[in-house]
Amino acid sequence: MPEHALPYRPHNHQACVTQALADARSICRQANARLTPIRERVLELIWQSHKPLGAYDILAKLGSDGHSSAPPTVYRALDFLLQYGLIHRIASLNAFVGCAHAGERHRGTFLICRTCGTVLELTMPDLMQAIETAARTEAFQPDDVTLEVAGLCPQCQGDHHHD
Amino acid sequence: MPEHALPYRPHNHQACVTQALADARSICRQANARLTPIRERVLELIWQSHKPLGAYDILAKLGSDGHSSAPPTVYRALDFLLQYGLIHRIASLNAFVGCAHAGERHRGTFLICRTCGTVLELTMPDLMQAIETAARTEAFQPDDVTLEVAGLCPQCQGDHHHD
DNA sequence: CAAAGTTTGAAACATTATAACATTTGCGGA
DNA sequence: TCCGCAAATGTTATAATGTTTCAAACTTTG
Ligand SMILES: [Zn+2]
Ligand SMILES: [Zn+2]
Ligand SMILES: [Zn+2]
Ligand SMILES: [Zn+2]
Repeated sequence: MPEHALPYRPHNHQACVTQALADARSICRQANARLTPIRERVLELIWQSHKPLGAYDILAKLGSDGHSSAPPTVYRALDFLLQYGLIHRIASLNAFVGCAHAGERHRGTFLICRTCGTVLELTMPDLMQAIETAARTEAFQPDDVTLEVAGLCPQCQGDHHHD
Repeated sequence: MPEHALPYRPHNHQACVTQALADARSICRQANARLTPIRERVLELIWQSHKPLGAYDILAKLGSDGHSSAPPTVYRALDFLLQYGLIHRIASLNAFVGCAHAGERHRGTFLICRTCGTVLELTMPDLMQAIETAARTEAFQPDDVTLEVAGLCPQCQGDHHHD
């Protein structure tokens, strides 16, 4: 199995979180953008696992922090994190997941396990290029691509006792 | 411009609708599925244009038919039409559009104009194959692909006076 | 016709997202 | 330092999208 299929296997996930937060701080510093406590906390919550989190899940977790809030607080933090490429929105799930390639200019492809919910983000520049080329062939000017693949992750294949 | 980029240009759209309904009847007959009046009416409403329609838009149009209904009526009809491949759900818009290739086994790629809302459905078997192969390379078993490209359609490029 | 299965009706509810406006906070210039 | 602005957050309400549940009507089949 390729090395970057990490999320499916037991791994030191705290390292993912730490890395993501460090990257985020660095990216925001360079962009002169303010990674405020709320924004950082939302990012950290999203990174609690490799399963996308809904806005209201985040809201609930903020609540159990004691740090109670309303939906706009969360959506504003999410907008910020999206804007700086620190998270991705998974359109087919209405949920958000940490970007595994923050700082690299890229378009993500997401492999979404129907059983366990885990998402693996791939970058496939050649494929994305081919998609954009196909769009231009129709005289269409592409500016955003949503590419999400639903199915079964390696761990969940053959498991007939779903969790 | 390729011939199948029809939706962008003026065309005899009634022919699209008529064809879609005829195809639907034929497909349902063969599958021994019941294309009831409600289901057919919802399909017809979706085909009123090449712009995806939200479930509640459909509900409102059913209402102005006099034929008043509640959300489950619409969602049930949509589920049926999805099941038989007569429509597609556009995940990035939470909306539904008629399938331009009903009856052909395919996965659609959707070019969505941000300005006018028109959607063109392409089939790109080689690209889809490449995507699935990439997924399998990660030991992932794909069973559904969402591929949606947002941007500007040919008609809307250079238009700075949006409708 | 009677039984069983499918489709529709209807009411309530759940989830996801935004609008509008008030308040606070951070930051640069007088 | 302190004023003034812009950005960020708080607060309330509301909009938009989707589901659950149970009852009634209709279809199919024996
Ligand atoms: Zn991890
Ligand atoms: Zn990413
Ligand atoms: Zn048409
Ligand atoms: Zn199609």
